[in-house]
Amino acid sequence: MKLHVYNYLTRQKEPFKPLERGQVTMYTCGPTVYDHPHLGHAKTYVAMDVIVRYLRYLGNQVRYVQNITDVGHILDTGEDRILKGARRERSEPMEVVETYTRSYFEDMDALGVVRPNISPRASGHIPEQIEWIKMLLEKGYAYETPTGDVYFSVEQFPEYGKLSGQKVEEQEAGARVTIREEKRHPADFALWKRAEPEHILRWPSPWGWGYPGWHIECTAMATKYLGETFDIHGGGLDNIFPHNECEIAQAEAATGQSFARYWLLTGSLTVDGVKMGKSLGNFLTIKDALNLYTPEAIRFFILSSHYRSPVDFRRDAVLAAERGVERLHNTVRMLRKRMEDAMPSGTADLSYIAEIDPHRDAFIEAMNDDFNTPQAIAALFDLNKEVNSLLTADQPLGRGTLSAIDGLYRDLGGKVLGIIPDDLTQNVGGELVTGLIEIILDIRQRYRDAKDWEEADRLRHQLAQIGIEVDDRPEGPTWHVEHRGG
RNA sequence: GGCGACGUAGCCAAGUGGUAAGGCAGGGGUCUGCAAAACCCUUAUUCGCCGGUUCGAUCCCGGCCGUCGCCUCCA
Repeated sequence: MKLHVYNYLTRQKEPFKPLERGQVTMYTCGPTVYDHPHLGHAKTYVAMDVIVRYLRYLGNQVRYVQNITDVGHILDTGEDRILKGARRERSEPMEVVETYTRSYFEDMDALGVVRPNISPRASGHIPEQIEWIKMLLEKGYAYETPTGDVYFSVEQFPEYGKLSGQKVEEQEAGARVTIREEKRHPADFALWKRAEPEHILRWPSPWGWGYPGWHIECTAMATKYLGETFDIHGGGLDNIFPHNECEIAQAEAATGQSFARYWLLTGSLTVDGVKMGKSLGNFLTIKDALNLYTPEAIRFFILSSHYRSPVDFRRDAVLAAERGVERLHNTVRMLRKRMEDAMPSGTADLSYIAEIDPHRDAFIEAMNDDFNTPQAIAALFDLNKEVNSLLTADQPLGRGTLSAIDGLYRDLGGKVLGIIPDDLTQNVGGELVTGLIEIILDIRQRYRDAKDWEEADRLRHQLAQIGIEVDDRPEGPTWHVEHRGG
């Protein structure tokens, strides 16, 4: 089966065909940089990362754009998130933005999330956003209030709600929408807000000094870099309304063209069964999580449920994921060690290579079905079991076989899922530490040769206490650093 | 009140109209000086509950119960 994706726009799985064969244009809503990124970001962006990685694995050239929201994200109090952050930290708004943008990339890098091709900042695209607002005003989809704000008129765009299934009439019944006098309809949303001089984040516009609304930035930046119509719009399901809906309304009202063709949205993340929130005391930043678990464990944990499903971040579940990913690493470590002194390739290699091919097929089959990573991981474990048997069996293995298997791990576990690093050797602490450990293991080996098990075990325990696990293998001892949730 | 998702073994989690992948944990065994790793065997007559459609439903339809998300800032 060719790649099929679940499109939120049509609420069904569809064959994925980019506008241009072999070229995929993709946009994902990025973070508002007013604080350190949290686990919710990790879930969404790791999931999107694997989608991008897989599309590339299939041979597509993917242009992946993800914005940085550094202005315009207005709270219902009418306050800008960034300004609020600046007040909290008693710093400049752009200082806040800089700090947390760096923090964001730092965490994404640590999680192995491949950087977007373009990370456009909202504040760097004010003229573009003004152009969009002008266009919407000209076409009658927006109106200016006497107070100098500009709103999008949802009543002028009958398709408003087509993505989320929300209907503006029903919204009114909820009565939870803040009623603003100047709005014609309660669901109308801001395109431009007037700002007084004391508001630092403000720009001149045809409607006076002010700043753009939250939704217009995504419309402006996505279309600027990807075209009026592009292939994939990704993001978290929790932004489907109103944010994604507003993006569509703005774009399609102004251009008359369809905006994103496929909407791929990720399920939300909860912590211990409930939504994460600072007030609930279960707010976990990615930095917190990285102190407790390995990046691969976090990725594996996220990818062990389907991207559209919600995921509950629980300690025991993440630890189980850590054990699982360690199992894969053990095999790959053994495999790579074995490669070092393997025999040259021979004809016997061919039969083994044929044996592992079905695992790649199973993996691709799973991923082609709307990026079914849990099933793809299962395929990886099936492979793993077979490889373990092969490695522990008492038979010579040629370099051809071993490197073919290693190539499979590098492709599927490395390039696509990002849970098996290309380099699993532990060069923590550099050559000095590595050298010291080798010396200690050498000493221990002498005790072992002398059958002084007590001393040998004592050294092993002492090393274990500082996180260095020593495994005695028939071919000699190996060691690696344990990173178990602390 | 509106929109939506989910409920599968102790835990996490795929899945199919014809009686259930994978991982973690547990039990038994092999290997090993021991440990670890690895391998073999084993752990759901059953997929929230009640009806319906069907020769047959965990998967389709209806109802109920429960959990969660969005509608207000969130990825």
